[in-house]
Amino acid sequence: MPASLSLVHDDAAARPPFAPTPWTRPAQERVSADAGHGSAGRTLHFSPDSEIYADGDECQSYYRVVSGVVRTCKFRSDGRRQIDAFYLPGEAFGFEAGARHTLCAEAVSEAVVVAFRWRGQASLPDDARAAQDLFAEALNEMRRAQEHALLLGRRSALQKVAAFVIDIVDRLSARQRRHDEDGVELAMSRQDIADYLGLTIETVSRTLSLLERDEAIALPAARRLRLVDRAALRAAAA
Amino acid sequence: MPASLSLVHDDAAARPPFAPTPWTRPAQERVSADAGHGSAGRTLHFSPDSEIYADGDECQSYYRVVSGVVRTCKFRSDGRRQIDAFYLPGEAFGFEAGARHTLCAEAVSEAVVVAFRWRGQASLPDDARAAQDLFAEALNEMRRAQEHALLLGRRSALQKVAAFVIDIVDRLSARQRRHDEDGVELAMSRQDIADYLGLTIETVSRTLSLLERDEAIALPAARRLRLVDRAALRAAAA
DNA sequence: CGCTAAATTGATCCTCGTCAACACCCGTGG
DNA sequence: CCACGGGTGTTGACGAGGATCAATTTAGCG
Repeated sequence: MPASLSLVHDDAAARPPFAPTPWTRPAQERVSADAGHGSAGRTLHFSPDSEIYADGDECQSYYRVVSGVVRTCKFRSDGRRQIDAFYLPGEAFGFEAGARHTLCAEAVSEAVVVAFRWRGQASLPDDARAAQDLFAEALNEMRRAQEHALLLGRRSALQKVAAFVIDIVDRLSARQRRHDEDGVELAMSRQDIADYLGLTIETVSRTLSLLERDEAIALPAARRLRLVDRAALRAAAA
Repeated sequence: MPASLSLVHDDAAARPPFAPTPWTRPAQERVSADAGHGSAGRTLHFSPDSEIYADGDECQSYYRVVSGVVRTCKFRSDGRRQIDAFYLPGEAFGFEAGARHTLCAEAVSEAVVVAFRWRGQASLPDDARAAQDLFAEALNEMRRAQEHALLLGRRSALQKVAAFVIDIVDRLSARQRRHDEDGVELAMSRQDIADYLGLTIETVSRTLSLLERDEAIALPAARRLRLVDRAALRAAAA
């Protein structure tokens, strides 16, 4: 098959214009793709804040993160952003119940993802094994979304942040070399965290500082996080 | 096959004791089941507030609501409850990514549901058609949970309540006779709504009163709701 | 009818959002 | 080497929105 196609979405420039937002829209995506390895999927590279697909785009693939971090989010008419999920290496995203995406996906950091052809519409692959995997991923996504909803409902800023810290550190440290000493590297900004938790950057920052004062965590650098007292954190997450 | 089995969960009495909560635990479930029609699934009857399955129970089935309303929820250690979803006639629930339920399901009103044998663990039925349907339902659930999370993140009480009203009225009026005159019948209490939206009953009540004063809705009775000005509601939901 | 739970309404408090100032980190260029 | 500048993060002061506490009113049901 031909190698250097303009893959996945070259219509990114033709977005419906959004209401005036405080958000500087991310730089255009750079999809320098190689041909991928046969039936396995195509490898795509994205620079920070570039768009993988947009809200409203037709579903053409689902994706798996190879390296870096990806976020899915929604932009609201008042210019606010809400982040639905962060995806770390090994995790899959891009499923939809319908034919079009209902969220947009962006690279948080420099990211490499593999795209697997999938036409959406709840279609299952013919291959039984692949169908099985896709179903498992969808159920996983479902659970993740449910837990996120429960996290956002009636919980204090402290509980939200503590729960987020536990979750992200566990998921990151499973993959990351060099933790325990300086902790893990957070790819996302305070704004990303705030938009994920339904808080403001100020509250996120304050709460992280509070957790550091209480010696539940350490912040060797703004985006480096070490878990000091897991029990205290769990208590804070209630 | 034998008709009057004690179906689906007769171990309901042997729950792990919960921390002292302001919640009067619901009356024990009444699973007066008939045999169901062959391979289609078993029909189960539940009285208001009775438990369909508990958080932690092994997955044995997924379910479809025939009549009445079902809620899935989580009880927190401080005695607070969070509702993940309401299920109306025609809607399916009870999927899990693992072998055990991570939420509990309860009847909101008198309810009839059909249980379909399913062992959880992301297993797909052999039958291709059934597998297809199950996958579609799972993706649907995923979308619902995502939308719920977005609803709970950084939105005002007014926006939450207005969005809830639109959603529930649309879903109910599709199925319910006798609307437009008195509006639709809400099966859920203010507490249910509050626990779904991450608000208090007082705020829900106040906000509904406000919407009524603004003539966006009418409340002929506490649990009867008529949509008067959809445009105003949509504007309130932002 | 009278009892009880559910819903509404009011008064007060507190968390978190908002606005603002400042510190920090890194580039670039003098 | 330091000056500058912009983006990012931190911290403080203040106010608004919703939680909490409390008192009625209404509805449901024996």
